[in-house]
Amino acid sequence: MSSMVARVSTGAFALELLRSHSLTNLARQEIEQKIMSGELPPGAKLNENTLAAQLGVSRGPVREALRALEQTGLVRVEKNRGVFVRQIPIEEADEIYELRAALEQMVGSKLARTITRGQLKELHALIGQMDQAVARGDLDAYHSLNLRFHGALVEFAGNRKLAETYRRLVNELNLFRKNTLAQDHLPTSVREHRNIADAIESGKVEIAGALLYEHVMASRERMRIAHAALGKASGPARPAGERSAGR
Amino acid sequence: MSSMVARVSTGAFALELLRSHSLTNLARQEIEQKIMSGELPPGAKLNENTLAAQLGVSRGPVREALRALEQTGLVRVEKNRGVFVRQIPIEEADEIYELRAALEQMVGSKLARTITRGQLKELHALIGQMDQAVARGDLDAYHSLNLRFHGALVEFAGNRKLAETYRRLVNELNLFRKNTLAQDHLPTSVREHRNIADAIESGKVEIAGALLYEHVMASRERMRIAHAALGKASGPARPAGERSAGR
DNA sequence: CATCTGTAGATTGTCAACAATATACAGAAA
DNA sequence: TTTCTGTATATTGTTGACAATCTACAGATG
Repeated sequence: MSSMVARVSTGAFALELLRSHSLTNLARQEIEQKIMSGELPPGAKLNENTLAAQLGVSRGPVREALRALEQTGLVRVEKNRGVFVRQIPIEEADEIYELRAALEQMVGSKLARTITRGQLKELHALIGQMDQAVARGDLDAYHSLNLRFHGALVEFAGNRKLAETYRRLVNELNLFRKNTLAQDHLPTSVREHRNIADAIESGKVEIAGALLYEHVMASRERMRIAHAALGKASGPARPAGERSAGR
Repeated sequence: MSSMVARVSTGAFALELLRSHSLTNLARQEIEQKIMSGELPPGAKLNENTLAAQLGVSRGPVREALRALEQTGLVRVEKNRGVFVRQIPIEEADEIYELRAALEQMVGSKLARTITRGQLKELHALIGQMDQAVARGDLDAYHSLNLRFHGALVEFAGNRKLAETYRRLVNELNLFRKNTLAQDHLPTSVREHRNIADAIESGKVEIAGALLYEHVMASRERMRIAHAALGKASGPARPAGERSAGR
């Protein structure tokens, strides 16, 4: 009996996989992963033949995937020239931060009204782990936890459209981060997270929203500073396969 | 001499056209237009062969365009079944309105600080036209002016990412509106627009943001009421080519 | 030497054919 | 009649080939 349940369950699972896993979707996920992991850095050219060969498919699905990724802001398509991983200019990163701040303000206000004990527990757990990561000086772990913290907030807000929009923006910011290697100032960031969680917990609608807004905008400020510092040091080295942006 | 300038100028124009106008882009624009105009109503099935024939191209570019449109939220792709114009359920429209309210709040606050006299003039001109449309009882004209008013606000805010996000959300809301045929209560809406413009003009940052937030949320309320009323009357008639949404 | 021109190779854009899947419908069985 | 089953048809998924365009580079020209 239990084996039958298992069989049915895996069968349904496999069916679900087949339902959405066209080669186009496979290619999209795979290419997105390559970009997010940094294997394909900003400015890199995406060769259709190479990608198709790597995935073991023809160019059709790859091209469809690339057109989809263009809409998500991860790549840029130049007719007859090719597809490139987008390089987010500082001005655009600025805009994205500002937009993201507005979204998180909404999230803070909403959560101050609706958050549950279980959700609060998750937030505090993440903050605790961040403390440890800071103590260890583990930047990567902190960055990952930071993403999870904000991601959890957005998720808890219970608005899927908001979550999807937020995800898209964060993806683009991630691209920018790879460009500049900018890093936050951690201890400050952790303290702000605690204040945010506290404001949400005590139901302070306006404060929670304002704190999240300010947190994101402060993060933008730190990004700007790090960017300016690195910009002077390394100069505008441009990856191969990239043409002048002047157009 | 002037004819040469003209020739060069039109030449550059034609070149610019050719640069972006791959058949894929052409197909995307054309299909999007068909959806927005209502020629392809929500729930309608998009046949690849038919579209390709109408546009005089092969299925390849059409498929790429459809994959792009999927990411913008205008269509839904079901593997091996086809592509359908999305039907936005009321719950999703709710979410979009809430998100849009947050964005417009940001717009209001920003504009209260940055708006120029010329921009204010444009806004007042639009409001004046709305008055006339209401006096004539011209619903279509009013709706169009309403879109332009909010579009102008968003544009004036000077954040391209915000503008792009906003455009996407409004497109989806437009899809929902076609579903329900819901209409705003005009006189109330006009008064709110005037209050918003005044708050922006007098530089009241918080008030302008709050008014725009409330305006959008009130608009959502009116939408809900109209939707509920129509829902009872007409029943859930489902367009042809559509399968049960239960999955 | 610098710049231009033309050609060879690589890459993208587009198409048409084939394979895999879903849909519609006729006929059988209860 | 209703329901099931099998088959014909239509539609989507995928591929490989060809055309159009761009890039790199060698040789010509000043």
